[in-house]
Amino acid sequence: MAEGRSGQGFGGESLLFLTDEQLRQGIEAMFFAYSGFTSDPDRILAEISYGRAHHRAIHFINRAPGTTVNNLLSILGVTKQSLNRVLRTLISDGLVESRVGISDKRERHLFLTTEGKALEAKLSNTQRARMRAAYKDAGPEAVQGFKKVLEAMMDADMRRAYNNLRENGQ
Amino acid sequence: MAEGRSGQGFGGESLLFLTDEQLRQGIEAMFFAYSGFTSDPDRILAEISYGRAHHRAIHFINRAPGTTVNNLLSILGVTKQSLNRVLRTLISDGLVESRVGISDKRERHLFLTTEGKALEAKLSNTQRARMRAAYKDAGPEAVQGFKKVLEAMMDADMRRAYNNLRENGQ
DNA sequence: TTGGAATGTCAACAACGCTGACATAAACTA
DNA sequence: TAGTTTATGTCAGCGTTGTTGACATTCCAA
Repeated sequence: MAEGRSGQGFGGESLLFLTDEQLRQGIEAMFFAYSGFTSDPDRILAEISYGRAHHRAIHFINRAPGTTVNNLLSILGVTKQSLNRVLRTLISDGLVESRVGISDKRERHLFLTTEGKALEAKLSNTQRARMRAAYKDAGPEAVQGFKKVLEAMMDADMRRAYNNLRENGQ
Repeated sequence: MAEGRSGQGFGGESLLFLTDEQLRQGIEAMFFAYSGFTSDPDRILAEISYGRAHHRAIHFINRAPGTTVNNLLSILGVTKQSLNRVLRTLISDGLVESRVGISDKRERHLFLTTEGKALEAKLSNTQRARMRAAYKDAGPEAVQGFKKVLEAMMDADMRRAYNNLRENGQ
């Protein structure tokens, strides 16, 4: 079923000749690459009994210091209960500080402590090293294509979050 | 720490000017894209109380019918206990068939049943549709770069598995 | 002042990683 | 042939991280 070509028609807007086999290669490439992508941080996290959820929280708090819990929820796409459990451990371990909002005291603004920043740096250094090596192997043009396809693969709300971060970053 | 440039030197082998900010964008793109990449299958799987582990097993059994448990283990990179739990449910639900090996009767060779193939098709159709749309949005040159960077991001053993599958697949 | 938004907490559950221990059958080896 | 290793399965237990549901608190806003 659904063998062979399954891309756009000939007279159409695309020059791509997309067989199911080619698409499947892309799917498998995503799977294997994501394994590699997370393996270095995973090793570090396992040593201190943390998981990927801790890494993600630390990453985005570092990315946007003072972000609210609700904002973080929409970026991570998990439930508040799930995030709350992770934040509680990070706060009690002294890696994250939670400050009550000034204009709206219901909100909690999140910051990394010095210790939190140290872990963030340790984690992102390994991940950047892998990304840098991959970029170098693949070359500059490949990197453009890489980002283009990834952005097109995101859900609409995730793409919005991604682009917000890109604008606010740097 | 580690601010600004952190790429290759000037006189070096690379023309890439890689700031930490650019690398972080790539990292975040991977995270958001992988969310989208898994979201369609996740919805289908949730309806039948399955998870990603079931999907992965089904995918690779379909990819290489008759594969052994050990071979599947090395592809998936999990423990036999973890895979065994998933396989047991798939077998008892009638989606996977396990046949004792002929030359080596210790081995179990895995196959999808008709029902298993139906679920595989349902899952991969949604994922291929997203991949096809992303490829179309990004364009043909982008797809080459996408695959090139992903391959460079894999661990060595995963890259070997990936290329084995590429060779054996059509 | 009442309703709703933001947050936190408690409880329970499921998926899916992990380790350790043990059983079995087949295959290799000395 | 006897002993070891390999491949697989099973059971038990644990930890992370996702989920829902229920409920309390605080505070803004109509």
